[in-house]
Order: sequence, then C-alpha cells, then structure tokens
Amino acid sequence: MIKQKITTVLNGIIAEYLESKGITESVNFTVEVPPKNIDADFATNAAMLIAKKVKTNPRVAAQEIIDIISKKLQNLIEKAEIAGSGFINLHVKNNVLYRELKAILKEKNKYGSISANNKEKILVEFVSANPTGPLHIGHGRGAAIGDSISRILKHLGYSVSKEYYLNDVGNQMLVLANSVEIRYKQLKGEKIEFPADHYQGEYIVNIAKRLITECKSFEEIDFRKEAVKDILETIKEDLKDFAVEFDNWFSEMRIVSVKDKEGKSEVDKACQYLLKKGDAYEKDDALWLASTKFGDDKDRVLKRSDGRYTYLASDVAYHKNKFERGFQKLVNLLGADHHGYVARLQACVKMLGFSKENLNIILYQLVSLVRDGQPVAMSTRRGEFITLKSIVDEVGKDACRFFFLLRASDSQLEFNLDLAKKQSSENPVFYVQYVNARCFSIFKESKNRTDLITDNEKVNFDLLNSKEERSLMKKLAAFCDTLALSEKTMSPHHFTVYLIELADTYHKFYEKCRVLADDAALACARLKLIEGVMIIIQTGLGLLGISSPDKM
RNA sequence: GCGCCCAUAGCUCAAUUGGAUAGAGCGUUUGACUACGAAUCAAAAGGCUAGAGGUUCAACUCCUCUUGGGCGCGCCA
Repeated sequence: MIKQKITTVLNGIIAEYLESKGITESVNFTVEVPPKNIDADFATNAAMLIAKKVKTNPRVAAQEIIDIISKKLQNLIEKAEIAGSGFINLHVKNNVLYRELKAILKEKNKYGSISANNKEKILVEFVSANPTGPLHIGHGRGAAIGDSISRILKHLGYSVSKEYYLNDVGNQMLVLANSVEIRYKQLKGEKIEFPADHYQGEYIVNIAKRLITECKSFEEIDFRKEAVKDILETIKEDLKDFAVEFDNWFSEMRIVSVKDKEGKSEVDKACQYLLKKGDAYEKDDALWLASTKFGDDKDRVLKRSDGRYTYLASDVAYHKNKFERGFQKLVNLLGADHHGYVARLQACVKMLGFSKENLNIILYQLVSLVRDGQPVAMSTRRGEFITLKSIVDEVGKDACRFFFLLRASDSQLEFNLDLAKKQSSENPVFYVQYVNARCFSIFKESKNRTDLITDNEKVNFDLLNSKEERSLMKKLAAFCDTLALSEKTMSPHHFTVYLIELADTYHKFYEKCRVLADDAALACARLKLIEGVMIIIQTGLGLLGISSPDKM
C-alpha cells in the first residue's frame, strides 16, 4: 500500500505546484520502483511531464517539487533527489515500512483487501467445455487463469461469481448420444462399425458398460442424458482435484427449452428483442444478427432456415441473462482458437445496451507439452488429447497450477513436464513454497527460547534497518501493487512472478540475517518480519489456488 | 485472400502498460554447510529486444511496412 500512499500525497503536492504556476490541467504522473541499480525506494516521472506542459527544464521543475516535498513530507520521505533526465527519487522513512509490516500482521490474509461496499458484481465465466469428454490440458489453463482471476477480484472486495456454461444442446450432443449407443450395441454383440467422426475415447465405452450392468431395457435408456451425467461427474471431479469450484453451472438447455406461460424460451425472447430493436433481420428464411453494425466483419445467423437456433442465439440470450441477474461486469475466458468469436460477442453486448467495458474477454493461447525434451503430439480428432487429470496426477495440483499461471495468457505456453515434476530447486513452485517451510521451521525453533516476546506493541521494529530487511519489507508491501496490476491487466501471472521475486528477496535476507539472533530484541523484531513473510506467501499462493505446506 | 495473436540470453519466459545500465529460471563455469532446512546463497559467461522506418525528453512497449511462426474465417459448437 506504500506506493498508493505516496501517489496520493504526491498528487496533492503536484496539484498545488501546478496551481502556483497557474496551470489548471492535471498531470498523469506515475510512481514506480526504480531499477535495482538505482539507490532509491521509489521514483516519479512527474517533473518530466510537467516540464513538457510548462516548457521548462525538467530538472528545474524537479528541484522545485523536491523543495516542497522536503518541507511537507518530513514524516514520510527521508530524502528526495533529482536523478537522470528529471526523475525524482524518493527514499522513504523506515517508519513507513514498519507501519506497513504492522498492517500486514494485523490484517493477516485480508491484507490488500479494499473494503469499499459499493463494488461491482462480477461474473467470471470459464472452462465451459462441452460435456462430450474429459477436460484436456488446454481447459486446465483456462481453469487456472479463470479461477485465480476470480480469487484476486474477490480479494479486492468485488462480489464475484464463478460460472460454467454447460453447452448441453446442439449437434455434438446427438453425436455423443449416438456414440454411446453404438458402443452399447457393439457390447451387446451387434456388428456395427464405429463412425470416424464420433467420439473415440475409451470413456464412451465405459459409459456403455455402465448402462449394460444396470440392465435397463434399450427403450428405457436416454443415451444423451446418461452420457452427460457421467461426463459431467468426471469434469467436476477433475476440477475439484485442481482446486477449482464453481458457484453456478448454467445449462444452455434452460435457455433453449424452458418456456414461459406464453410458450416462449429465453432465446425466443432475446431474438424478438433484437428484431424489435432492429439489430436482427430476416433474410433467406433465416434470422440474422446485424453484428456488422457493431464491428463484426459479417452478419451471423441466429435462427437457421429450418427453424433451429444456432449456438450464437443461445449465447445472446445467455449474456442477456447475465446482465439481468445484475452483473455489471462480465469476464469471459476463451481459448485463443475461438478468437473469431470475440467481435460477435462484443457486438451482442452493445446491442444489449452495454459498452465494451462491461465485457472483458481474456483469450489464452494454447498449451504445448514437452516430455523428455520432446514435444508431445496431441490431436483431438483422433482422441489423442492429454487430459488435465493425467497431468495433475503426474506433477501434482500445485505445480500444475503454478506452471499454467507463470506466463501471460496471450503468450503460448510450453509446459515442461520434466521440470514440473522435479521436486528440487529447479522447480519454481518449490522455490516459493520453501520460503514458508523455512519460516515455519524457524518459528518451531523459536519455541525453545524463553527470552522472546510476541506482543506487537512491545517489539522494537526500529531494529529492522539493514539493507536486506528494508528490501524484504518493501517487497511485502508490493503485494498491493501486484494486486492492482493483476486487476488492471486481468492477468494472474504477475503474482507468480511477484512470489518468485519475494522468495528471492527472502532467501537473500535469510543468508545475511540470522532470525534467532542472540540479541532477544532483534530476534523478536525479525520473527515479526518473517511472520509477515508467511502471511504474504500464504495469501499470495492462496490467490493462485496453491497450498503452502509447513514441511516439504 | 481476409482477420486475431506472437517474435526478447543457447532453451522457456518476465519487464510495474511509455521510463533510468532490458531481468528471472533452466543449461554452462566457479565458490559457500561445525548456528534458524544447501529444495539455499554468492559470482562468471550469455542481448543491435526478428528487420526497416516513424512518433516522443524517453520505445521491448505506440504507429506503418517487411520477414518468420501459431490460430481463426460454416445456416458447426
């Protein structure tokens, strides 16, 4: 929170400075952590931006601002100086760091939460894989990102609902039902060839086997229903093992099949609404969405000439439904192979009377697997996809999630199984978790000392003044910056990067500073510091859905 | 053909969204356990950020073009 505080107070000072110069516009300056070769805690580019407006030398403006800072922010800033082409470098007082550490100790896993009560309701929709087979590794990436984004937004105080859109209508359902039926008949001894365009996986055979052991008569069996039931169960289980739980499972069937008193479904009503608004029209016996009006490159069919709705029609109704449930902000995760769909969806949102900002679509790129240094071949068509479950079973939930969350979602991800499986230093998950284990171990050891106090009020934080201790305290406070950045970019990968950096800072501190020092007062202060480290590591890993074991 | 995404160290990727001398991990080389966990730390080597222009006090970041890769372009979902 330190950076935010400094930004706030600087805002006041800059405004005052501009006023004194007779400038009414505001300046959009930033406060940031300088590169590590620079000896300063924070830096701002304010003077350079002002100089441009006032047409003066940045260093002159910087000096004038520094004069105000050193007069007015004596309790916050130890030293302010000009650097480079006009940066103002700031050294904060140690007290600022101690106060922040105390805030962490007090707020514990709530640290960084913003308790504004008027936060938006956000709906995060992710995975939403068709219930035609087990989740594969690509779904896993979407699941990890969607789940972590949800946790981050929740931590920030938003009311977040995680939803899985169950695409249980349409052609693929017929194919699924038929696939099971054919396997069933084959098991009964009928000689039927299995079509190449049907679902090839072994799981289809297993569903058929179950149906046979249940001994129902052929006429009684609803193959579609039975298949979806089994597959959905598997999907839910796989997600649970991956620490992903949804608040709501929304069935497309509900949108298409459930009718009101007048015999109309939600899709009927949505299409009518669009037709009335002039955003849909009839042509060639079909109903079209005029999506080109809002940036799509062609209009799309909503209702086919044979009277059946398309997937898009359901989706319009579904998103209408989302807004009607009171969600102001929708977040959709989509595999990058569906990027062609984005323009259509954005057009829908505009037709429903909302703006681009109300729908945030996160595209995530594909995952490729590497084993023994070789790429693993995958083909959905031949049923050769790698399931999420097999990866979770092989490398563990924590490592799997960490690797999925390690990269920005719009860069392709290479998942190195050899590395993820290593229970050693090369594996970044363990590097971070090790911090928690080390801290825990120190606390255990500290129980043998009788001269230590734990009361926050009595501990002398002033003793935390070495370079390593200051770095660590600053890094802890940067937790809030990471939260803000993750929200702004809608990307949890900043947290994996942050946690690795925090772990790095901690391990360096550990080498230089013995926590259980002979001097009791110092030991107490350092114990408070590593208590803060544990809180941040546990909370941070928690936001990624990753555990923090005490022992490894 | 049209559209979206990507190109950064030998490999996999970051870079606080326009800031200072572009950073991590893996791999390579070297050193450190007789005090809290060596799953760690210290150090070395490795870069014309694909290429060419442009905007800016400042460009890996924004704009244009070129090259090379991934993906999409159905009255499928």
